[in-house]
Amino acid sequence: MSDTPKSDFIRDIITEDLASGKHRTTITRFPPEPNGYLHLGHAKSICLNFGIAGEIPGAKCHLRFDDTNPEKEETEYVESIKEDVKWLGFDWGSDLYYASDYFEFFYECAVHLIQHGLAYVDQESPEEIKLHRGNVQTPGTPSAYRDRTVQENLEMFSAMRAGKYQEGEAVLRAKIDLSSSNMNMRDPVLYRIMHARHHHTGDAWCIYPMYDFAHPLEDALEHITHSLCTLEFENHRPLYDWFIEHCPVPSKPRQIEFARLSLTYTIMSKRKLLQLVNEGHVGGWDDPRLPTISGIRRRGYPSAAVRHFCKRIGITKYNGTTDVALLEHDIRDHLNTHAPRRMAVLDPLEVVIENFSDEPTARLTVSNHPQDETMGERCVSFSPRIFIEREDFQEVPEKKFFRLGPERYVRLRGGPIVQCTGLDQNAAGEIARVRVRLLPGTTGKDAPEGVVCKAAIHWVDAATAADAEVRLYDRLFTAEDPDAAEGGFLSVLNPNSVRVVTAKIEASLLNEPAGYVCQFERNGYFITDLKDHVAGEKAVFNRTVALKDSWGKSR
RNA sequence: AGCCUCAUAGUGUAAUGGUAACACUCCGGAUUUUGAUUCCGUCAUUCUAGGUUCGAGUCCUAGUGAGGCUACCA
Repeated sequence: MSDTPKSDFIRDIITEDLASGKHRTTITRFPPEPNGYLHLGHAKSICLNFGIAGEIPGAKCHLRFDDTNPEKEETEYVESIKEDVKWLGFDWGSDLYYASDYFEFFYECAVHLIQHGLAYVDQESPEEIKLHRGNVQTPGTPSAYRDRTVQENLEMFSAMRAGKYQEGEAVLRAKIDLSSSNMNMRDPVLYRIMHARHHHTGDAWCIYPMYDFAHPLEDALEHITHSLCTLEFENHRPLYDWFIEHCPVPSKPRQIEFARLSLTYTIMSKRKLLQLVNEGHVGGWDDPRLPTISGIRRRGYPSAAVRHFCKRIGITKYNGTTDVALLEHDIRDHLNTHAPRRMAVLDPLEVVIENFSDEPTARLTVSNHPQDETMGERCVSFSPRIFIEREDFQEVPEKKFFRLGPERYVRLRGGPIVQCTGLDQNAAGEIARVRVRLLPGTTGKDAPEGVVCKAAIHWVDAATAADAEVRLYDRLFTAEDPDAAEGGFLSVLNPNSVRVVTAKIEASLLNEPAGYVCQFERNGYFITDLKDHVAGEKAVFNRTVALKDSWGKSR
């Protein structure tokens, strides 16, 4: 995986600004509103902003909580966001800020605008304001309060702050252009009244600034050079620039927009994720089926792979949908080289080795990784009774099936070749047990002359195998674009998105710490669940991503 | 409808105005003590139509298609 920074149109602009001397350094920012958990879409923005800061000497990236709406924001979200940014591998150092710490500055800027005749207190109702704003075809009409005197506006705005009005009775509006083709310029609201407790400022304020007003001021105050945001803010940029121009700010940041991430089979809308959580369709914000950072972390996605993915999809203004296969490839690619191999059987079929006494050793040395010898080896116990995967045996082998069947030979991974000598059925006529004989001396050796052995299967020793709960997670949604589903995205929830099985695993895995990721050979990548794992008692595994052909293809 | 933005393989991205490249997916093949990995191979008249130019994916115009905006959310 190359870590060479990939250029994009934003990095090009930054490079130019540095070369031309417009800026001596570069400061970006990641400004989430703490009203939910971060998801992969945020990861793209985090990798962009912090990534740029890491590539340029002296540059940095601020983490700023854009907390200007007390009704939606909670401290729980603040903490989860910090944790998620850290997990993604980024460090804001001492540059942690809250927009709510700037409330006094925003207020001063508002007063400044009023004094220059560029803002007024409007006492129209929300409905009246909406009506008088007009629409894309017809210009707006002035509010009856648009031409108050500066003095009157100053007094009323002060009264707003002092709590003399109820919610909805008055707002502060910028006086810009009611006939602009850009609706954002039709006298946008700057301040609204909210008698609500703020997670960070408590009851200090009852008027709160709107995003459009606050954001450029926050950026300017922090000397952000490049304010990167998503495409839907494109036609807010003239307003952003208007505030920068008309307020007493210490610097002039530039807003640049890029396309947000959307993935196939994935819901990325915070509102919808919140609904999935609130209505109990998933176990919480960190449910492994969710594209939240905490969800994919719990699912075992390595953060390095997520970073690589973000780099690979690039930054453009094109509004496309990325195939989730690109993400899954990066996860597999990283795990393939980093995850040690272990054996486990998800659907056990008992195998009895009839001539076991011919095998001199009851312990086998097995490599932890087929390509990376630095990962070492481990001992696995071996006894006359083992389990293999039920699907690794076919009584009547189909075409191109190379594993076990009557009379057939197959290698036990890391061990000897065995030949099927018979099978026992239960009362229902199902295969209950397979009998084999092993070929002595074939451990670590090629098949003897005349023995056709084209496959190696995984297995666990019945004498020492432990039971573990394994949750197999599939996609949460069946439709490629859940957002476009008829009947809403909930109508395409996959009822089989989680399956729980009790698997037979190598006993040593029981003691691995939570968060341990390994590959169950031929079964995909597994993580000991970060939340439900109890060391030494019951190992709870999640399946991260499938190995390509054994699982991924069939979906 | 008005304004803004975007348009390169199935998907995501590259390409100082000069041979359209990379990755993923799919499909085929080779190797393999994981049907994994690894390796090789197939897949595009750069949305359309004009124009500028010796030369256009790139610049201009129009059209088409997609996204955004008409919150006291961000």
